[in-house]
Amino acid sequence: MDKEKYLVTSALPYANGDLHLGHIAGAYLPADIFVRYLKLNGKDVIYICGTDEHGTPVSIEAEKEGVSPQEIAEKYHNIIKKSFKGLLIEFDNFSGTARTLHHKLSQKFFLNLLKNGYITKHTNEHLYCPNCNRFLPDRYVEGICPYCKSSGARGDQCDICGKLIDATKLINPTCIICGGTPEVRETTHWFLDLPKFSDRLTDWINSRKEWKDNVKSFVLGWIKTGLKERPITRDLNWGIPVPLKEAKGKVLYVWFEAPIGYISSTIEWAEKIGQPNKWEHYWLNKDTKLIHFIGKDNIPFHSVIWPSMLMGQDEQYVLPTDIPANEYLNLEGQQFSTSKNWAIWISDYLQCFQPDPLRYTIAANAPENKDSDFRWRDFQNRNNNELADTLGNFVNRVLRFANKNFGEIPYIEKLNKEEQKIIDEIKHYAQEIGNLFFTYQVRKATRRFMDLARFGNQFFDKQKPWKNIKIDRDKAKSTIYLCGEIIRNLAVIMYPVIPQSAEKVWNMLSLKSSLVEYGWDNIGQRVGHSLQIGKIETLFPKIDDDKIEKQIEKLEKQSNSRHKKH
RNA sequence: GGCGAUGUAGCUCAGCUGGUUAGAGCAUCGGAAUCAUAAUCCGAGUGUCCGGGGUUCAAGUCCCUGCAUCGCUACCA
Repeated sequence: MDKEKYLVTSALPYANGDLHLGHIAGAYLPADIFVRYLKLNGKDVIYICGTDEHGTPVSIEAEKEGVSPQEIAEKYHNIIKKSFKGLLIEFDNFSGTARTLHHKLSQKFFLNLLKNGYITKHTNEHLYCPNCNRFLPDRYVEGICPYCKSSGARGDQCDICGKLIDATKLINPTCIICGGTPEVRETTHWFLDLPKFSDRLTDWINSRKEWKDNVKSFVLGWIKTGLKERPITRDLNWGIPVPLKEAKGKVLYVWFEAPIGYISSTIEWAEKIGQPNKWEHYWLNKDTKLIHFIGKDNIPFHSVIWPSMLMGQDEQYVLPTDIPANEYLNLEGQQFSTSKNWAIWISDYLQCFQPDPLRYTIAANAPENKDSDFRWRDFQNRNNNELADTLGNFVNRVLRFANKNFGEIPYIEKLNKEEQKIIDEIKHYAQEIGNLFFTYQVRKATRRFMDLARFGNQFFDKQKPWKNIKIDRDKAKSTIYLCGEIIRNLAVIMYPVIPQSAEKVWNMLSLKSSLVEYGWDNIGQRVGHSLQIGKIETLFPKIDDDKIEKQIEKLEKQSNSRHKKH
């Protein structure tokens, strides 16, 4: 029988800017940790993503810079890819929605839905800017609020009175892009007939036992209040053409085609590894665990619209098994904002720091059940007090002591009861932490492996090997052996969260197999021989106040100037 | 307006189906230790669990209400 298959995705980042910490905390780091854990367990798992490259913002950005949308998409695709690489977020495939393969598949999705009676056609009024030569998305229009008469209201909502607005009702509308005056024009669009899926969706969601309560209740509420038909096409030239003769100049709306990118990226992966049909083993297999990591803003799309799209196909696609939606990470108490440039950009971060301290800080305080806060001071504290002082120093003190007194980490064949307890304790930690990883409880898992490092320090202190080395060498020897075992196993346990440091530890112990090959199941197995100690390097250099203050200043400065970096 | 979330030690956060003296890490104070990235370990204190009602033998935990902060409200993606 085939191994259980896992197909893990993270929301496709939009290709009009770099990523910031908020993105990472919501959809990418938790997924990467989950995938790394599964891979340690030898599971059949692939991790799929790519950039979302179509739509108005990319097309406007291109005009601004005087290049083609394709070039903008490629530019940010590469920037984003680099950021992921720098943070050690490793996909099995990272594609892009502007690729031919994706276009074809998306068109097929559309045609299937149409053929199966899930798509309707309506003509409505929209604002059109004759100067820009394009229909304007609601948020690209500004004017006077028809309700409270204040100026500066956007086409979707008035920030002053908070009322939702029909863009065509705005008084004195202006185009945000060129400042011109838009006019009302009729246009025809195709709609996904969501109400037709209501019952199937409700049944399906009710059967999803593993979903988080907040996700489930939110979605059921959404369906209960009544689904509406939803437009899935746009008047735009940058996108996937609607595959109908009568739809000239119209493209599929990005939110319709973007999730299809999960599939096209998987197909691309299959082709790359020379097994072009292998994607079907995942997508057309009802036993596949399909897991979408997303931010909370994305819940309706992944739990209602996307499953509907899948249900409406001819093929029997697997439906999402779980949708671990995370809340938001705030920055120094305020919400991340691209437009206000209140953000820490990954490429900026990577110029100053290693990936692991960030991964650790975010993981230890991940916005799993509610919004959480990233603060530079907290980052510094976590690096200095926890990673460096507790974990790093434990590794360091043990290896140096071992090196000096034994020239290696010794091995002890026979353990007494007390000593065996240490090994058992390691196993207990691994079991608990493994369960936490498997159920996406990253923050608890992270805190618990730090507890294991504390446990190591406590054991070391209690045993006092620096004293015993003079009066009871065997006792010191067994202490160091056991501390070595804690370190060796801790490396495996912490690998999903801080892979770079885990590998460093692994290498310092001169182990033959790779860490990932060794795997989770072997945790608590005794090493069986002494270990040579490689070059002892500092795992986590301290981050001094200066460096942190600079970051805080920089944040204030960039947000005051309000210039978007990218 | 509608829907929802949150409000617990100086800070960041845990507290499941109500039940012993309300927890962790950091910060603070005291002590021990000196193998180690002046790192570690032990001990201590601290809280009208947002306010006000109510249910109950018993509420941080349930109900009502008020206040505060925040998010979503489906053509930004």
